[in-house]
Amino acid sequence: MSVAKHSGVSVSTVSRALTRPDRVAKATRERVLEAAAELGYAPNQLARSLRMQGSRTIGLIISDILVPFHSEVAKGVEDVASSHNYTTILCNSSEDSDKEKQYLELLKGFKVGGVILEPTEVGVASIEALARAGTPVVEVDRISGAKGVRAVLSDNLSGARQAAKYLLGLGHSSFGVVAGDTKITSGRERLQGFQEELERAGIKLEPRRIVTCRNTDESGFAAFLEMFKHKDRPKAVFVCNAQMMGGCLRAVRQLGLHVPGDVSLIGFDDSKWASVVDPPLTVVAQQAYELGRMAAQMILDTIEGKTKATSGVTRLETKLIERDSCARVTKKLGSST
Amino acid sequence: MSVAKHSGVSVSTVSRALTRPDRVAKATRERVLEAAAELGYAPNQLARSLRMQGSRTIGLIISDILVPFHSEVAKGVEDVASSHNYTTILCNSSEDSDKEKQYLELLKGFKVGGVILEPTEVGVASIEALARAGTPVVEVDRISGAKGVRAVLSDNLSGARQAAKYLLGLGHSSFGVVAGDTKITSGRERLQGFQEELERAGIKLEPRRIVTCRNTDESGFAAFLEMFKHKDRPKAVFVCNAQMMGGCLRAVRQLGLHVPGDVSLIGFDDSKWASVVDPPLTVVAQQAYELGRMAAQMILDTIEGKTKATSGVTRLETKLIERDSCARVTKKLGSST
DNA sequence: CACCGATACTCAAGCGTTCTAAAGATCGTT
DNA sequence: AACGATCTTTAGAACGCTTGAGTATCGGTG
Repeated sequence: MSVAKHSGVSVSTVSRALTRPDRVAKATRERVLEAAAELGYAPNQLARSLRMQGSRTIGLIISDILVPFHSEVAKGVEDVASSHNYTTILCNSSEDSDKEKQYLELLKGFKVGGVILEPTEVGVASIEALARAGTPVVEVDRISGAKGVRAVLSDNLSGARQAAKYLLGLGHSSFGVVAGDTKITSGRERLQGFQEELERAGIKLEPRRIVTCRNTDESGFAAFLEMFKHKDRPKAVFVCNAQMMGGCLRAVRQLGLHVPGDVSLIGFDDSKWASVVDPPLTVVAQQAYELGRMAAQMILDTIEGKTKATSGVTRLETKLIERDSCARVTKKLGSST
Repeated sequence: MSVAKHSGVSVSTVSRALTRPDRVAKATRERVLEAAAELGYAPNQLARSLRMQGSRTIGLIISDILVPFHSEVAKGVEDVASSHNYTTILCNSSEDSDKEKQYLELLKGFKVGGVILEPTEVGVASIEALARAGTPVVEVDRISGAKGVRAVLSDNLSGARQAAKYLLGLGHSSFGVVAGDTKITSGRERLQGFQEELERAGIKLEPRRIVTCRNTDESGFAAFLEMFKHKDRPKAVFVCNAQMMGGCLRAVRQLGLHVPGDVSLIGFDDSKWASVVDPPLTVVAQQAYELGRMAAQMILDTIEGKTKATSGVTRLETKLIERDSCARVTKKLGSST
């Protein structure tokens, strides 16, 4: 506005000088640019987006930004978005489907070009509504079951199988699993994969050897204690995410147990700390950053019309990182459970 | 729009029915609401904000979302923002002042109600410009030196002193510090506080006992190795943040050293993992979440006119959490350095 | 000299809201 | 029945930008 006055041209010319420099005479362009710089002018994105019917932003709803896995996903999204000159509006649903719904509404109002989210299962309706309204949506890390949206997540099933195979290979026969929240697909799949592989080896996991709980450090702590209060303790336990692993480690310590001497531990999710705790943890690692990157790439591709928004899920493979938290069990026949 | 037609009233009435329900007749209101629900209508926030000259959003620029400390700050901000029905636009500067400047520009264009950032020192000009343009700005965790902006951060000086006092109290006399990035105020202050307290006890830190480096796990690893390649090794080292601590722990392990037997370690920044590594780490804890909360509260208060945007810095106190990574040194006279 | 085609710029409409001023309803009073 | 007073609704402008259509300027050409 004032830039127009200041440089003695019309608003339209200012606009063009800024967005399509080649369509304006060099002299004028320079005058405008100079005036803009001098006044510290930044174009009003709201007006711009309103006019343009879209805003070069993508919405991202993360289930819990405090968990390194999720912030890594967020970083992946943010990186590719910003490299395409897109801005990411990050929202934190705290695993609460009401907040999720609310944010979905809000992002819709902001006319974001697409949304990436770690969905709750309860939110299906809102998610589908958004997708039906034409906004590209991709889910990360889990699947809500909503129709018409794509998803990119870890191959949890095979990851959990890897864990089971590894333990089996070490000669283990007595297992437990701290499963976390099985209302979330990722948790459910991990438990399922682990069980399946065990069953294939003829081992059936008893119910009390499976503890489901919230995906937190504290819950992991409690879950481990719960499982270990019985006399017949498992010799190897599969812990389905990194937060709970933290809690389990504390529980182990509190019980005065030794890893892997008394109990072998295998985790899901690597972290900087996993190699530095005592003992360094053997884990099934996910490609968190890559998950975010791919999701963002999908969104951008469909915004730019390169891809049709098919629905379908992409699974990224996991990798077992062997460290020192699992012991080889030597002969000693007679397995329990 | 279509809601208006669908319910047979004018747009103005729809608007009022939605924003000031009491100023519209009950029958009409219900008709409008119903139509809105039926059409899955979400008000266009862009148009709304354009008209209203502001957007009930606050911008947040985090220096590195992957670091738990920072994501905790972000969570703090997001929580209070969303509890006031504000949306947070989160940007990740990756400690890059160009990206920071770019995001600042963008947030300005979005007419955010305020911005919270972890500034780089290089960005002062842009930050001041924004503040001068009337946007409330508060810095977290560090200070850029920009005029007219407030800041809320840890009392690094006194925190570092606590660490020094504690070590001194255990009888230590041979120190090292992995200082991290001293181009950032927080790093500088921690180093300074530690040194000051030591000097007060008559101990001068030799230059080779102070290693500055980037604030990463890898740099911490390298820094520790660097410091320990000399024959006269310190018996106690102060590690200025949690990422570097991870690296140091790995270095310790690689050198085959034992903590705290061979060397005592004290960190800055607590983390879930600190109590679970071997040995549990003694650290100076910061109130990360609270930092974010306060910053957001300040912004909201000044937006809502409760506070004038004075400039000034708020320091939150740190707390020493004693665990088992620092040994008491028994008599044995003859200190080095 | 009139005409044409470039080239450089301005006009004005419109994006979807909110809000003020004013018009229309409704109702009680006289 | 007429008149305010009160409540409800509407028309229309404005927010700051983009963009297609229109105007001015100029050099070249028939």
